[in-house]
Amino acid sequence: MSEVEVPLRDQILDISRHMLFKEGYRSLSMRKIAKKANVTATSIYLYFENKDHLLHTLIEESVEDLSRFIEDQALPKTDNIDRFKAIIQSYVEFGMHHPEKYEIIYRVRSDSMARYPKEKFRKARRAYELLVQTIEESVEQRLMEVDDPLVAAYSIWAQLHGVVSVVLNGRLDSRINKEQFIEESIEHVIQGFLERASVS
Amino acid sequence: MSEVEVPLRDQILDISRHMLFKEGYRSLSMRKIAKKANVTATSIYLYFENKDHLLHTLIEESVEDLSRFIEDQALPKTDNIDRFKAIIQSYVEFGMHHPEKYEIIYRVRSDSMARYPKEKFRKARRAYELLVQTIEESVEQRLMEVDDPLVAAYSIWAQLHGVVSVVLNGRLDSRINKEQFIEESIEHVIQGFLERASVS
DNA sequence: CTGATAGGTTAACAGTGTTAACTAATGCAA
DNA sequence: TTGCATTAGTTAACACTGTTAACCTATCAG
Repeated sequence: MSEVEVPLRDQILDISRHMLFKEGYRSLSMRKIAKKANVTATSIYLYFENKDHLLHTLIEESVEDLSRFIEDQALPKTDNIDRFKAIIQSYVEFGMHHPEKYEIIYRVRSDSMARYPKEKFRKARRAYELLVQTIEESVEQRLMEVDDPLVAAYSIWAQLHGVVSVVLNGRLDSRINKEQFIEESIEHVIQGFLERASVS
Repeated sequence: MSEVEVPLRDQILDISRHMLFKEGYRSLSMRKIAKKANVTATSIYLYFENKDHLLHTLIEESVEDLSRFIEDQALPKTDNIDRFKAIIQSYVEFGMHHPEKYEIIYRVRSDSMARYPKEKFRKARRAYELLVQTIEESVEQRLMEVDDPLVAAYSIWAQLHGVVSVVLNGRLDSRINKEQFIEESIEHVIQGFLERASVS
């Protein structure tokens, strides 16, 4: 029937990712996924412990993509402030360019979060650690003033998430231009952490 | 059986609000709500069109509470910068002190959002309009520098939501102190919008 | 006394996640 | 070549879900 014989496990992930973004979390069911893969629902359990584990696999995938994307954009920058800006910029950019992956991370998570082992997220936190380190160095160079780089980094993460999710969820005021909103939000978030002297 | 004969509709709302916060959205079912109210599931449909409408009623309730809370804190302030800070402070405070209501607004919404008529949210946007107005006046007084008050207000909303939700969802890094995170986040958000001169 | 209405009920449908038990095919060892 | 174990799937069932249609029953107005 199939030509290249793509493994069922991968098929399930692809179908789920696609259905999740197209039809939303609520209408995602094991039976529907199975039907699209020309298989019975129970077959999914051969590859995933349950529905949550299937979703968690998708989440980890996306978190890894997000981390890598940010690293690719930020690591080339040698100047700390440039890198700081690049991290922020690329976080938002990822959300805008890969909404299906971003949504999997944050929207699905809030639902299947309860059963999700927190430690698992630590592993794919490279982008966060990079931000912490960048802030630390910037503070040493007196380019930034923050009480605690760890806190500052997490605060930025949270603020950016708020900005991105408001856009992706279509909750933006209809009078507001999306691009303008993003651009100005990024600017203000950055400005909230920089010394006046370093603002370009 | 009951003493004061509280109306079933109100009972359903109370039970739902409570269950929603205690056990999460996923395990909230019409039958469970009904059982707690000593009634059959179908009775709920006498007062609410369906599960979504029941949730939407809860959402509107909470949005109204949030708006009123912010107004109560901010309107007494006559100085625009004080009012600006009060709005931001009280938004976060509401989230921290009434997590069950805050979560209803933002967590439940993303799930039953699809069927939620957008216009309905306009009606309870008083707090947002207040923020816009406060920013406008602050800009006129040269206390703030923003390109567009409408955009700035929405950006602040989004940033604050990110901050609050990260805490409520228990996603905060375990090494980070909650109060410190909130306090510093508020400071940075404010700092992102104020002229250097006006920072206390 | 009749009839409508308010405020419920029961039974059922179609769909959900998940489990236990089964089957069919493949590959390997004797 | 026979026999066994493993792999990859199946079917049937359980206990749940939201929702609908049809029914009941107490209350109250005319």
